[in-house]
Amino acid sequence: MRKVTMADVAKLANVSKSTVSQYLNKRYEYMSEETKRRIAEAIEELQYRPNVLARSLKQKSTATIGVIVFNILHMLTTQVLRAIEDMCQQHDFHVIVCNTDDDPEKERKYIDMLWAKQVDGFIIFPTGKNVELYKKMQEARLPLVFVDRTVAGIDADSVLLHNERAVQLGVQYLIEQGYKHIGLVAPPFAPHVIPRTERIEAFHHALRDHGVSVEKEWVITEHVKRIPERLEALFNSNKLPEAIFAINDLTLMEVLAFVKKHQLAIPNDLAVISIDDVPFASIYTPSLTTIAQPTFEMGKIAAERLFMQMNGETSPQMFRLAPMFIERDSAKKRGEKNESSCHRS
Amino acid sequence: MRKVTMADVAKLANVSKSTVSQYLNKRYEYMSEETKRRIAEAIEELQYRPNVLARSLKQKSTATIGVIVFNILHMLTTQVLRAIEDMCQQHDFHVIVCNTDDDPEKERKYIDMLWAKQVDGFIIFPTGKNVELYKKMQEARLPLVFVDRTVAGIDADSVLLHNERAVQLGVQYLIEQGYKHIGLVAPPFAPHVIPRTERIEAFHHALRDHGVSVEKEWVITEHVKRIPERLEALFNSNKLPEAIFAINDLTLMEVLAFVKKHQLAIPNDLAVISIDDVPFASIYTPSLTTIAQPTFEMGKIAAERLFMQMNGETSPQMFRLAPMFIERDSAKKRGEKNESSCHRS
DNA sequence: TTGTACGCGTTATCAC
DNA sequence: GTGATAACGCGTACAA
Repeated sequence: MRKVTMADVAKLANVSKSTVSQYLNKRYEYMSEETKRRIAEAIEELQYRPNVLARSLKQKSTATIGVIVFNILHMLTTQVLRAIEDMCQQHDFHVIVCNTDDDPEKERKYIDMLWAKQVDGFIIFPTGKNVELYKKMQEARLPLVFVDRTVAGIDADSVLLHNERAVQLGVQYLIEQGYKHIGLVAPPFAPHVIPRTERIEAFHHALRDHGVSVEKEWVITEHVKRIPERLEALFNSNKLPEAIFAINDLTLMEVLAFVKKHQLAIPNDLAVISIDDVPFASIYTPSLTTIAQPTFEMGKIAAERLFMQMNGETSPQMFRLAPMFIERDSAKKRGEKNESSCHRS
Repeated sequence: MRKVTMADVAKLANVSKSTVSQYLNKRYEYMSEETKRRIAEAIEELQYRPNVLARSLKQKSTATIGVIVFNILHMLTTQVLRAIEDMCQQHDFHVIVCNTDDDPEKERKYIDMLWAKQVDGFIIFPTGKNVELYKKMQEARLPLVFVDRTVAGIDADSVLLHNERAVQLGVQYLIEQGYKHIGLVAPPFAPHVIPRTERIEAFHHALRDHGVSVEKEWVITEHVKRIPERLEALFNSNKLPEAIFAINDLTLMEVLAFVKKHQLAIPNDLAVISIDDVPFASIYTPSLTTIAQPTFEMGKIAAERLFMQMNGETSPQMFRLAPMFIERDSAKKRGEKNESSCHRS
């Protein structure tokens, strides 16, 4: 059962390939009804499906983009991806998804392979370690948008959270609620990981701006697996801060595990606030005050910029999206009657 | 800056296209070192990248598969997808991801377009409403694996949770813990949605097998948005069951929201158990007893089967994967000292 | 060891 | 209105 091609259709309909091609591309203008009918019948009878590959070869467009992320399992990624896919669906584009696990080597390989596959553009959550390659992509005028992180030295469209503002919102709220002893929990400082760096630095600035000194012990920048021991140490020496700012969902989970282990009351024993609006924030007890990233908007903008790049010239632009502060109960004023808090003695 | 092709490389290296092709395909056997070197230099100098599209056209393989899911935002989907992508990465395959939102029309369109794009196979979370199309795919010997649901009348590889066993595990545990008044929370019954149907039916069977009668009021099969009012009604008439079985993560969230609203104590006021191991299960208070789906294994098997189909003949097979029971605190025996329970009066 | 010529399934350009 | 014919970029017999 060989694959049926345009030639087969043409033969059966007693016309030439070109006529069939015209028909498929709806260039009916000078086509007799009779011919149309015969072609339609032949297509139906042979169950003919045009081979998009051949068309792409000719037209130099695959209607496919590559999206390269660290890990599709992260909520941020999933949501951005969903928004991108929605946009692509509207344009009859397809999305190839790749996970790098933040490994530059995997990233390089994916970019190379997708490039070879002639994808029409890339949306990348960059590891930041393939600067030369990113440069080559730009030289080749390959549409490219960075999300979540930018890359120093590459002038490309980038869609990022306004990290500084996000931290400011959180710190300011804690201060307003009367907290002075505020800790931070984050993964290790790494210069090329923009969001992390920006958030850690913004935390220092924000405290200083409010006239609060930064207690070194309370700034935990550690691999996620080692965060528990750092928290334990503080607990054992009775030096817990009053409030903790978790810079993302992963670190938040560590904090909550710690809280549960010691049956601390939130917010009375420890106020908690985080960036990333985890799905259980509102059903957790107490409900969690969070600073949400506008993930769907990020994906939408990334896709829009990519399409703009594909349709001609646009100059690279940096988008800093506003975080959304979602007040719930986990960082309310201490001692305030907290309906949903839960303390056992 | 025209695209550089093999011909350009050949010219610069002073050899013919075929020699370059040989080189690229590592058929070095009869090639002089000198030639190799010249070709390598030319490739480097011109920044040549082979056009995989043209190759695919010739070789009838795109090294790309299509994965069509309801919604990438669901945890099940994301995890299965991650496993699939990992397998594909090992085989140098790429994954195109599509969201149908359970809309048959979108599904049809995606299948058509990806088919036209010559993908080498499909992994589908089927809406179940495109039976004729699935059949055509099989007739065309297009590799195809269903995940999460099967489709009646289509004899294809399918990877599903052993839903009946999952429900049995949960019900049996609840009974063992002394619960007799057990409710179910599920989306509306829909015949073609296999997991839902199987779980609801298995619930009835399991209760009967344990000599417990099924209280109609306690079996809530309702659109997620209407679940709250059903629960409210029970609460207001003081007819809550002792325990609730949530058949998936979405319904679990509704139950937990309800529990929070009325400040019920889990498990003393209401025991809770669910299928789908939500990420916060262990940090929630009390920690949640769940029945986990082996999502990564599901993805792995789906991909393996797809590759097997691509490599020749295999007969369609149904895989029923064992659920994993994860005992935590949310469905412990009533009155038992529950370290992590939390009750305020 | 290398080169020639053709095929893959389309589309675009002109003739007719 | 329709049909040849030449691309598109690569793989591959087969010839040299």
